[in-house]
Amino acid sequence: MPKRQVTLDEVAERAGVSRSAASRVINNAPHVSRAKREAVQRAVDALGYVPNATARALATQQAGSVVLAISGEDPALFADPFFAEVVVGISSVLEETDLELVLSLATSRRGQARLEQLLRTRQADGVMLMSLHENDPLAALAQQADVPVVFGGRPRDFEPSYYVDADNRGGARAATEHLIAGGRTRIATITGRLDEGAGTARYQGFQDALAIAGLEASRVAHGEFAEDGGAKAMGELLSRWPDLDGVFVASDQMAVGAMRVLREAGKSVPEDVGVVGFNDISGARHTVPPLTTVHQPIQALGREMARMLLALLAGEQPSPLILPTRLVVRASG
Amino acid sequence: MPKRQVTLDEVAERAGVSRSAASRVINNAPHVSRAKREAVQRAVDALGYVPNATARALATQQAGSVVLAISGEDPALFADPFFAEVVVGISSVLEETDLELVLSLATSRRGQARLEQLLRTRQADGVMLMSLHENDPLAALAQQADVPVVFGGRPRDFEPSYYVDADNRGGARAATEHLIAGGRTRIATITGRLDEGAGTARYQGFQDALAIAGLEASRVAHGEFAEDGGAKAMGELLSRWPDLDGVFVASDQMAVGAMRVLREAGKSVPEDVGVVGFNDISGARHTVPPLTTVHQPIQALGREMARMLLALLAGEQPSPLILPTRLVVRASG
DNA sequence: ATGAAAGCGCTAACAA
DNA sequence: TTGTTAGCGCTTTCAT
Repeated sequence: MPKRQVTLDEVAERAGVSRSAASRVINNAPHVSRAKREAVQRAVDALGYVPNATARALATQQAGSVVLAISGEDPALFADPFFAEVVVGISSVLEETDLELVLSLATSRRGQARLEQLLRTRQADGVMLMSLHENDPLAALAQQADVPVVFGGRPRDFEPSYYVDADNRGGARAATEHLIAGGRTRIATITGRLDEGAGTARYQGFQDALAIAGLEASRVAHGEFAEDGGAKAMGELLSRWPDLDGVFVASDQMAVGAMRVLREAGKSVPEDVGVVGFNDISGARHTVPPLTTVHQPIQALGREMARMLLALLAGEQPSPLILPTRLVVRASG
Repeated sequence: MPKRQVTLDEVAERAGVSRSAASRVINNAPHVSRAKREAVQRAVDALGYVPNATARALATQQAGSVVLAISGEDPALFADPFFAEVVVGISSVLEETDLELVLSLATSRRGQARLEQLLRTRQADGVMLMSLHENDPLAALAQQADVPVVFGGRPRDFEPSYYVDADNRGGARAATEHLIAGGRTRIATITGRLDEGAGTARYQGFQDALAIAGLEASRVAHGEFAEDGGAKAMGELLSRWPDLDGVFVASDQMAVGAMRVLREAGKSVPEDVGVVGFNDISGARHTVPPLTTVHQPIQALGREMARMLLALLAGEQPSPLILPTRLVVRASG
């Protein structure tokens, strides 16, 4: 059934040259006469030859692929549109190369084990790792793996050699400063997961801004990243500090929930309470009122991760990258 | 630098057995004595042996991977959270196997060419293909490829042997019938792209419902899938049929735009005009008013695609699958 | 510039 | 139940 594939030998024979000559032509290496070169070329076209990537990988000891690994206990994590965008970015630069993109959602124990193997056996030429949580076993593995690893985002508990991250802290600070600039003084925050780099960075940014302004940064509630988490956290905030007049929410999803609770509590946004989110999800411009939020260049994040990995594969030593975020002012804050 | 990997030979030597015996143990094939089996096992553990997937692939002629290919001219297409969900589904079943998932966004000419190669050279054991548009060259290739191909969604212009699709037509019909049940009689639709299977199926479902009810189905505007497309289409609809009292919109994204225009035109939803969308995106429950829409089981779609491919790889001949959709009634319609 | 030959690490047919 | 042997298709010295 497997229509036998055209091999290099067949090409060589047809072209009347040795296999090594043919091989040289295919990889356009030097030391082949013009005449042979063309003969081989013709044979390739005639036969429809396509090199067998597996055989090549075995011979060269290069897999010809890189993997994007998303760690985390919940498989559904990847459903966050965030990753889709990252993938688009990565994919756009990989498309210029001959590398395949392998996607590894290392979520179950089994998945983790596979990723582990992969790291140890060079089954991929490089790895992009995202969304590690605290004490993720993958971190150690990645560090001592003998393939290049690029981190997307910084893990909370250590600083990898190669990473690209968004300026979460700066973005959060800008968001909070915007609230302050609006004359608000009793500002709260709903944080994201604090066992992740992004979550803590945003929390720090919030603190930075308040510290600089000499305001109190004690109004804090911890939310899970989803909408209901935001709603719940807003409820807590409101019951402890009924007079708050601004809130920086670490994700737009949570901000949506928070605004709902605010509305239900009879507070109007932004008159009574200003709200600023983070991420600039597509829905942010259609909440009522439209959500002021922090935009991060997600596709660029993916692109830069891929570029960095490519640089590493080329033997270079790229510097870590922090991509700027940008405050998008809409009506809510 | 490449820490030389542990080979099967080393394991065999250490265990004091032949390489083939070792191989048999690894693949737990029969014809090995208990004693040897254990010896090999010990050696494997001691040495930390992990088989080289590439070599194995070359020897067995099985790639050990399947690809998810998304066709389309726009790379950003994949940014639609829809795909992320599909990936989660696929990934969850693949995680139980030893297959890797290769992601191929065949968007540029170059990307298409690579996918083509891949199909021709069995560099993957199977392919899942999504979002083909009309006259997509990939269709032909996929059909005659010598690897199993499962389609996600049905292309408009032909019926593949193996596919899993959501019941777009039935969902659209249910949506429209809901509008009818609300007593509306001048119902319009904003279609999606009609060169895709999903777009036409939804349009047909709309027509089905009106035909059965004996209502006129002439109020039609074509939109692109994004929000602005929906807004523009709604504008057209309103200018041609100012008295319309209901509209089925082929995607939630477009529905958001449509509702905006409706509001701007002074029409209230759902009092003056009922609106029903499609997809049940996460934002749908937070539009004002909350959007009535059709939910499709996206993760399940991914799961079933993967399962079907697995079945194919196992030599079975699975039947095509159509997954049910479900109307989610909220306030807008 | 050219070709012969020796692998890359594994599997599988065959003989013992 | 064993081990020997011949590949899988390509790259890459190393002579010529």
